[in-house]
Amino acid sequence: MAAAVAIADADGLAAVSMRAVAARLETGAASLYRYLSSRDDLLDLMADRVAAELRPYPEPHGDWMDALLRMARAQREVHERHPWLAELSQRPSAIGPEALAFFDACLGIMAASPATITAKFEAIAMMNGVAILFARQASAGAGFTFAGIDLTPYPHLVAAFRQPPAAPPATDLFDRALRGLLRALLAPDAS
Amino acid sequence: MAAAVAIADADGLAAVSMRAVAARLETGAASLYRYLSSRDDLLDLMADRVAAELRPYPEPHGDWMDALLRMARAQREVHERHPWLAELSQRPSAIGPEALAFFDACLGIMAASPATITAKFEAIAMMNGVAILFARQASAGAGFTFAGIDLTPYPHLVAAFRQPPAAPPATDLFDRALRGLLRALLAPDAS
DNA sequence: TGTAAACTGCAAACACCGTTCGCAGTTTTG
DNA sequence: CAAAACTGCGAACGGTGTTTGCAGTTTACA
Repeated sequence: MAAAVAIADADGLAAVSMRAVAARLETGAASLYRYLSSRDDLLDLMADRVAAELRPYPEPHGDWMDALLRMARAQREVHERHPWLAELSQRPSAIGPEALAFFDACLGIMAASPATITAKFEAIAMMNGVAILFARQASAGAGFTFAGIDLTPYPHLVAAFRQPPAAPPATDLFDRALRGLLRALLAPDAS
Repeated sequence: MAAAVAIADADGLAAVSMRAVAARLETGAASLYRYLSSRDDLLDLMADRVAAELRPYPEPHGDWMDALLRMARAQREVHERHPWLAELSQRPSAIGPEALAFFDACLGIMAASPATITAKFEAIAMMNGVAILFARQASAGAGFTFAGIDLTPYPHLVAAFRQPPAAPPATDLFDRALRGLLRALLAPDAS
């Protein structure tokens, strides 16, 4: 698992082939199947292994919104450290013990909230998704360029680029976005 | 492109192999390379082809928040029709003319908003992400089960399941989540 | 109309992938 | 000390994306 994670960190998920992992372990590809049933198995184990980096969880004291934001920030950091994780967490099979523990900790933080269980589940899913979104934007953010593209069919786009680049947002965007989302999901009275 | 989209709709992205597409076209795999430079090219074209289903865009009259929500709903519907699209939109190369047109239309809708260009860009990215999140939850929502998992290490989870299943949320969750998110991103005074 | 150039289709091959099989070599068990 | 279990792994199978080379067809031009 450590070898696979190292390869993925360095060259992406596609580079995690059984032969590559075996080579890094100085063994043969077929030998891995004594310990893994398939490559998907390995990917699941990788996902759960980096999910362990989410620990330690914050104490459930104080404002639960603040605690949830700390959880989300930890999730974002893990996804920035391991950009391939987003690609994995789409598959339902990647939910291992560590992922469940994280989920459980989130529920514990929200225990004081009066929201529905369903609402809490959806709030966690959204928090997860937003953390991934921000991580991806941070890692591959400036990868796109408009060089060589005729922009005349997109008037609003060129108008937007004519404006001077504004100052970075005052408060952290991640906090603002998640606060707004979680409040909308968990406190229907504030709709 | 139509053949590739049909295969992906039926059997997923992994089933879109050059040989499979060629077979559906009753031709050889190598023939495709007269029109495509690579499989990635085909995937990019597929993404942009289904992005055309986002048209027609709503008129930019009336409340821009409502218009944006209509855009987001269209995006969600496309992602529900083509579940493989989420897997594609992670790659930066998938931004084609139709995707740019959609982006431009969003900017046009937000022209009346006083927010920063940066804020608008991020709002569109978030809207995109949330639409994908909801689409994925709708398509593969109930795929996961706790059967055969020892839940004793997860006390809050079992406590949550002990509660009776609550009634579905009153207002549409998609609207609520997106409204809260967009308001937080575009109207800093309401933080 | 005739010929040259350009375009198109595609079988075969290459390198790589995940996975299985079978057999040695080693370790543990009784 | 023999039998059983475990471990490593070369070789092979069927799949993948892609390249090559060569026929067959269509177009362009004199």
